[in-house]
Amino acid sequence: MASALLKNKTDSPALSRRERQVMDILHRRNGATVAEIMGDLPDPPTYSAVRSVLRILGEKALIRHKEDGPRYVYYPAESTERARDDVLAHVVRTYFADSPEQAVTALLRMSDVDINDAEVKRLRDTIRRARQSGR
Amino acid sequence: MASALLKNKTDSPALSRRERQVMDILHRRNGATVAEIMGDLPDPPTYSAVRSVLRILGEKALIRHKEDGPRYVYYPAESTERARDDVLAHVVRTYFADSPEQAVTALLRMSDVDINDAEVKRLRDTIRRARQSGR
DNA sequence: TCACCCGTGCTGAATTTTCAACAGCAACCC
DNA sequence: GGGTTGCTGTTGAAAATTCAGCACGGGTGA
Repeated sequence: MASALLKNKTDSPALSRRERQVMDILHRRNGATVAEIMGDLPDPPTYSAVRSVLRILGEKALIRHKEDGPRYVYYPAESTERARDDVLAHVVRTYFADSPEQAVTALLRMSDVDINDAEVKRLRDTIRRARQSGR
Repeated sequence: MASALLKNKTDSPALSRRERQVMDILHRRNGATVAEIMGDLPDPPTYSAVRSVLRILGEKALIRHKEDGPRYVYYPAESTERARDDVLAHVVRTYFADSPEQAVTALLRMSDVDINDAEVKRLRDTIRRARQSGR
């Protein structure tokens, strides 16, 4: 127990550069074919190269695929929701000194803040609810 | 102009696994010695291995170093503030369908939300100010 | 049916990344 | 002073990653 506090290392197998790029694409597109992945990849390698990375990701059980007619569509094995939590935790810890508030502020400042009063109110409610529900 | 919209690829040279790990450590600790980096690295390699990565990062002009007495302290070349924007943009784009609001909500829900009314007010002000100042 | 096209599975090699050993230099302690 | 310790700089090799070529199979249309 309490391993979450101690084991901040070796949590994830630490993906390689291409592996992470592919996972990102799968999350962003919410599933993609090899051709789509290849198209989104920075200076795209050949079809075979992409498939190699996919095979490795499959062996690591990080992706799965469905057959869509003749071709495969690949998806992250982990739900995007869970991945969100992981990546946000990492970003907050790494770039915002473990301060989610700072991260929120930066997000709002950064985005083209077309957020309106209703949105703000919704935020307040979200916060209220979260606080009341125990944590 | 408008290149930010088009060139979402090939923006960053795409660091290798170790390179990114080291950069993250430098941001999180706001500068670090080789020994500190080595200590924070998942299954830490030897001193020499760490220094190799640092040399490469130096050649890519991604870090700089100051002499602190006998040893070097390494820093990210880019300010953490700017890096924050980059990484947030990437995360929002990749995991939150370009919706900063969703990201904010996830952040608040995820964190042990001990944010108080004053903080909320400050958020509102931040938003107001941002909106008034043109963007 | 048969040729063709499209997509996958696999194998082996080139490139990149990661690493450890060695040499040099300055500071420190006995 | 002489030895030791701690750090950096560099080189070369091991390991991992990235990649391309080739073979197989299934579907499609002439």
